[in-house]
Amino acid sequence: MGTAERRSRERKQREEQIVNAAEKVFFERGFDNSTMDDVAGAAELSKGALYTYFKTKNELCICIVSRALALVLTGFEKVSADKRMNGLKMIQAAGRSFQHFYCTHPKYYCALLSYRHHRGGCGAESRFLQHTLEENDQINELLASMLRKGMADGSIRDNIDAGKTALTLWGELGGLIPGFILNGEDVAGQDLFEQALDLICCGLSSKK
Amino acid sequence: MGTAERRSRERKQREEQIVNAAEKVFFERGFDNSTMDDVAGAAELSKGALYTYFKTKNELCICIVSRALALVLTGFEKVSADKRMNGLKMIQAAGRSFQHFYCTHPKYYCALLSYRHHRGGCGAESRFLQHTLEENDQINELLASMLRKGMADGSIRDNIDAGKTALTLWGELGGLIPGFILNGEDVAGQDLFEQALDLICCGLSSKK
DNA sequence: ATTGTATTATGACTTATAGTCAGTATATGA
DNA sequence: TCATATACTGACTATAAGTCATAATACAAT
Repeated sequence: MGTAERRSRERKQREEQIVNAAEKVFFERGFDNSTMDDVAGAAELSKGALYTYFKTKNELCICIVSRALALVLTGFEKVSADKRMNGLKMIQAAGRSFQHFYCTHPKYYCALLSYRHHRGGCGAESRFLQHTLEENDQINELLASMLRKGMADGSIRDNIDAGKTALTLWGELGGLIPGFILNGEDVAGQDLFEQALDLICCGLSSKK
Repeated sequence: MGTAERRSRERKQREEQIVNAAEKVFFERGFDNSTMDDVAGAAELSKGALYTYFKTKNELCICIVSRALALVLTGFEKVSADKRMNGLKMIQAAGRSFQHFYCTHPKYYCALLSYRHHRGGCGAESRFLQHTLEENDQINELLASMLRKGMADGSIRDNIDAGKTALTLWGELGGLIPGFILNGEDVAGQDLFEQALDLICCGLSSKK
């Protein structure tokens, strides 16, 4: 009987609907200034109902982080699918894709930065957190595969460890923008990000 | 009369004593699990007294961030004072100094990462926040001066903008470790950080 | 010494909100 | 029609940040 399937589908829909509401509220007023009653109101549910689907307020945030990572991943996948580029060009394109993500979805980007904070207030066993971690792994794996491709096609020097360097790149990308913003620099309109990307690619390149 | 001076000195001492207490409490139980009553208890004061010196709980955290930045700055200054190194070596040494900071003061490092979050809950006019921002500027300026030195002595390629690249480096350094930790990698015992630093220096170097 | 003023400290109180839970409503299946 | 499971409600509890009237103390001037 398909009832169980329909029910689980509907449950998933409710979940999404709640995350949609949370996203709207959090993006509008900021996480700390939003209450679970606000979210419940936006989702047209009572507060108690939220807790049928999510254990804590932080878990809702982790779901938003998850969406942010999915966007980044999609961008990277598009880059990775383009057969015309060599490995180094791919890394460069991934960097640009990340910048584009930041420019078109600044709120998602901010959510990404708050990950650490929300993870803390969200049990380690949370399946939403698990999912987020998996997406992060996928991003690292995708970057690593680009690096390996570059090492194979000769565009990237072959004395690096693809896995470790992928971690490095992903960490660097995440840290760049906060550093810029902290100093009041305009990330979108400037060539700051472009320069940073140049520096990274120059470090990876097999040629000078 | 020196009474006013003594009073302001004593006020500063109280402030420090309170930040000491807050640091102890926050580092022990974590910021979110600590209460202002805990801090007051550790400082042997009443909760109300804390608010004579600090406007919010977040402001206390910003003070701890400030201490963390001061440690980083001191490390960078030591590197900068060593006349035997060329600019590129200095950048490399600064990176190692940062790693050393992380390894010897992991809690301060975490405080650094939480900066963004606490800044939000702390009025923009807070003098403690101002001080923190100044320290950050000094770090960027110091890195920029190392880059300029390297461009002058020929160790660093001269087609970069020292100011912008300093921002990039400082942002990258901050983002590296979270990226590593997120993936469950051991930062201290591995050559991960060393590799990342190599990548950066290779990007900066005038030679291949 | 005494008195007035300013500073610092107290802790009970107010307010806000995350999370709970006993009870209600609704859907499903026998 | 009834029994059970699931989804939902909103009043309630617990906790903690921040406030404020009051008290204590230090100081300077008379």
